[in-house]
Amino acid sequence: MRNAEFDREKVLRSAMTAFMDKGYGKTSMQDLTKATGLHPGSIYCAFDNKRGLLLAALAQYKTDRSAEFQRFFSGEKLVLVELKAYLDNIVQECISCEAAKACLLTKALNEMAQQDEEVQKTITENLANWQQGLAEVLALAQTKGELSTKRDSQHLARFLVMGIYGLRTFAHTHPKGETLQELADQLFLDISA
Amino acid sequence: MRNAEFDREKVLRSAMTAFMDKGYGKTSMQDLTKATGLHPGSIYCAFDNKRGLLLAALAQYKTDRSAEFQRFFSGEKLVLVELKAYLDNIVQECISCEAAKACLLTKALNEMAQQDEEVQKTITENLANWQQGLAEVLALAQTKGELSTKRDSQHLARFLVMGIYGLRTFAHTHPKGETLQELADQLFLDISA
DNA sequence: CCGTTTCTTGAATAATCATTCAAGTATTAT
DNA sequence: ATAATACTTGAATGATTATTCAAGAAACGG
Repeated sequence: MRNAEFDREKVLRSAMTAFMDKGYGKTSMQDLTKATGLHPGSIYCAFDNKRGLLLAALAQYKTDRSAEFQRFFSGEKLVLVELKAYLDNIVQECISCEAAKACLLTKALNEMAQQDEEVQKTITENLANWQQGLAEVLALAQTKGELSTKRDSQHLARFLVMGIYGLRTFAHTHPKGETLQELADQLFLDISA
Repeated sequence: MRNAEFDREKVLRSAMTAFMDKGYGKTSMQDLTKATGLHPGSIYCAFDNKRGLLLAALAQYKTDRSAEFQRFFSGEKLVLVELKAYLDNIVQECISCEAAKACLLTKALNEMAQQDEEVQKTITENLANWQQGLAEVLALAQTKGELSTKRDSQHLARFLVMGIYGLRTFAHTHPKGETLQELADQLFLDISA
């Protein structure tokens, strides 16, 4: 008889950045009420509990990242050109001192590994989904003749994912962008050469 | 007039694994008393507080890892053979389901980024030190003629470090060893080729 | 316009946490 | 042996935490 007053997407996005800022454990309910503008009761009504809010935020993160992926790999340019732009964008993400220096998935994965099975499963599925997306992009590049077929696209995708994980961790110790860009360029070379 | 009754190294090593198990934030003082066998008062007497225990554990970790590094790069074999063994050992570390799936440095780095300046600084210095060690090893390989001098040893070391970071994160989602070994092999190839 | 349903509010609750401290115990120097 | 000195013990403390719930406010159906 009455609709919720808050914008679910906005709430989830602010929860996302709050979780990325401090990590799940150190983000207090008070932090979350401040970040989302929601009162404790509303959060518990809408998402069950803090953990439910994290799961909902992870789902929203997946949606947002998938949309971004589609934008980068629209098929308008050469696949390898699109991939280069995608990597450069990740470097920019790492450089910008915005709260969310890390990706929510890897941040939560590092924190929750072997502690919460359902969260771990959700994250692992999302990451596997992303990796598969990259594998398909690379396979497309191979059928288009942009990329050698000597190495399996799944293998290349795994190596790419590993490199991006590493790049994000590296960024924590090296705020300067130059080095990160150099590493991303090297990674791109090793994939495409 | 009386010496401490506990073995400092043993205490720090058990604290290390406790922190790696649950992360710093979720490791309670109760967990630490259980892990170390020390009572709260003793911990506070010896290390000031929980944070002090972490800093001491990080120092011990650095000592232990440096010793391990020296063991792997003793100069008895070809540098590249030693490097390969070093990487294979990391893969084994990731596979073994022991508590410490991650390295304490990267685990703490992910958790504490931009929250505790001194901890962050300590970790960053340790990681930089490790990277420098690898750079020197690679430079030695170059002077010995085992490795092309086309790429700068510092550059190669950064890429290697990035790869190892990524490998560790990747391990969280892929407990199976086969894939990890394949990735490590590829990383070795990209460095040495 | 009224009654019912649903959402919102925020103070109260209960648990957990890091930390302290005073009493107890062992060791050493004399 | 004894006093002085240090280390150990673990219950008490106070702060912080996630969570609940009863009262209040808003929206809709009739």
